[in-house]
Amino acid sequence: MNVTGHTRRPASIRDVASAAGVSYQTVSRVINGHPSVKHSTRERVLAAIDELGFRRNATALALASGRSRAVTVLTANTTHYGYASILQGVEEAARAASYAVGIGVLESAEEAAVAAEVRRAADAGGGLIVIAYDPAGVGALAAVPAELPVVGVVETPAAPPGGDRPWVWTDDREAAHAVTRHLLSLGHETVHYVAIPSSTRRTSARTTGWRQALREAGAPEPRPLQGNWGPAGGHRAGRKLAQDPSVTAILCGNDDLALGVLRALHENGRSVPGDVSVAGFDDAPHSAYLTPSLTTARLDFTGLGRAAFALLHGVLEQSAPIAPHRVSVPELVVRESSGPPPAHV
Amino acid sequence: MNVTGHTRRPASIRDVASAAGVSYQTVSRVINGHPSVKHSTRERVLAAIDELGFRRNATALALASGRSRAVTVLTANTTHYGYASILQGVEEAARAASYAVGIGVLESAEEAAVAAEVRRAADAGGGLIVIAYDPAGVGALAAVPAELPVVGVVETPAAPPGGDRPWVWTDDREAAHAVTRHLLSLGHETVHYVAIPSSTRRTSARTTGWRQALREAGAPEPRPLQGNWGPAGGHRAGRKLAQDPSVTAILCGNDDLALGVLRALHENGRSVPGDVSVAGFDDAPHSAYLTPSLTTARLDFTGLGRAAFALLHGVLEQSAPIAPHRVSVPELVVRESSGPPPAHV
DNA sequence: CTGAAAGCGCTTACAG
DNA sequence: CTGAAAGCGCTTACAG
Repeated sequence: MNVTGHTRRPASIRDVASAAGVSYQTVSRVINGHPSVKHSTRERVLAAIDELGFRRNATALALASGRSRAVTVLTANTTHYGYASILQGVEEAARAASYAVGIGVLESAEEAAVAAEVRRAADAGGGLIVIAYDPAGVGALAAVPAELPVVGVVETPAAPPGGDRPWVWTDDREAAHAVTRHLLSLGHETVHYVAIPSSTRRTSARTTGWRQALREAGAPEPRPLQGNWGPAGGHRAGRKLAQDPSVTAILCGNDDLALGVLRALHENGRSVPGDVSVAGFDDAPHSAYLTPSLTTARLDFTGLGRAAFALLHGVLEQSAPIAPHRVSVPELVVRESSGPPPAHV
Repeated sequence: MNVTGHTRRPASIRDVASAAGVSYQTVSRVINGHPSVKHSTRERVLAAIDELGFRRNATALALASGRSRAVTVLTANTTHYGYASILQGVEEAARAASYAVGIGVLESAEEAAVAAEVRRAADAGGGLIVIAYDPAGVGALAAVPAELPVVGVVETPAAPPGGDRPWVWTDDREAAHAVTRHLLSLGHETVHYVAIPSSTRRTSARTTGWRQALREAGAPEPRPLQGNWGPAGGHRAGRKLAQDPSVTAILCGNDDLALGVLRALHENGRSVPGDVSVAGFDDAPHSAYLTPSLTTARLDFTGLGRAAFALLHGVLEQSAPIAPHRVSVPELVVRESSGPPPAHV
């Protein structure tokens, strides 16, 4: 708001300049913290900025400087707990750094659709963070042109990620391994697995960690069941598993799947953990309040989002290159849904 | 990608112009669908665009035209089901209209912090959608300068919203009324209420609908309990209610609160719905899979988000002014958690 | 320490 | 139907 009460057009650096009695380049120097400005003129410019309520036009800044203090998160989903939490972490870190954050949703994994979304995200300017936990995300990460700054949030890579692009991950392979070991240590002969959709045609990191734990224990390796993302998928898989009396322990690719499995077991008269132990993945907010409360692996998704932004920020501000890295080690959370197998098995 | 394989600088309209042998204004006309361009030159320009992989620079477009095909969603939260779903709805509609979508999180309801976030959102250019379900959101909506295009996603307004700004809402007052009536019709003497934080100092629309139903039935009006947003708040409130044997029906401000209440009742040995009926609000994805599955009011949050964008789009494109309106009527979903009161009460 | 010029990639009148 | 000019609000060298 200026003195005359006119709020039509926001104040520009020229308005500030004339109010302060300097040229607009000097205003530019002040707002950019350039050192070579006389103290007294700086004070006058600052006063004018304050009086006119001047805010530097981000669009003009982006066009003139070629940099844009913006990040776009590309994701297949915004409502699932893990995805939403990563987005939250990115937003927190971006806000702290005065970056704008945009989102783009990959509604389909179809190549042309993914490419179109990547182009849209690129049009926004700034950097990209791609959540590559599913085929659409993996496709998007691959479709990002080489010259664009991008950070991938990925599953635990099978091998140390090569390439030149920064990636972050939590060690969900290790987490799956730990939860499976927990269940085996309770005395279960083996652990069945209801999988989330894998990010590629190959098996996911969670599946790998689960299988590895079984092998180390010399336990039989049942075929993983495909479960989708939500409780409905878990419910379908759970119905099948509930039919099989030899099933005494089930690991689920996420807590939503586990919820569906719990429900299916209940409907089929199998008690948890009396007859069957169930464990999930993620430690979603509701998991501690279910009955029975859910044993799970807690993943630090917001920390992952913050780390992804930090990495991207480093790339954009041309600081020292930062290597891909594991952000955190998941934590096993043992609750009511896991226990020893029934005696009669 | 251009023919020579140089991908350094993206093609500009000048590059396209020289490739097509026309002036860059003609290119501008073609990409803006201006009618007065000879068919043959349009074809040549289009071919050049295709060949050079030209994409119009959104930043330059915004600066030159003063319009920016962008919307920023301002919200206190991105992970709760309702909020995340509204965001999803906005994104869907925005994507369909080729708008970029940004998000800004209101981490605090403190006035200066809210004002700063609103300024940041305004800096992004384009329009604003403010989710005003809580004090931070309500404060943000109020802090948006008059000249900025904005749509509020609000609770059911007490009176037909005056003012000049478009608002959308689902009728959660009516929904609370319906769920309360449902519980009373089962024979409960009254219905207790665990509230979500109200958007203002006054009571929320949900509280109002609940109270109205009790009055119409001549039922006693217990004091609402404050529950926060998540299951932890519901759990605290539920522990108190579980102590009171006269409590036979509990309505919760959302499904997460209901989850915490269910857990507290279980821990205190009160069965649902045998001893106590519980109902929620929202129909979150997990609610159908809880044991007992949750009676609730289904709200169309993604539809709300889409409607908010449609309204904003209308404002930005200067079409006919669109009045604030109710987007949809919530639907009562009766599941296992509600039933008649125990006979002995 | 400060000012005048050119330019970022577009659009919007203004000519012809 | 098409081209030349001015300008959106800044930054980035270039002068002095």
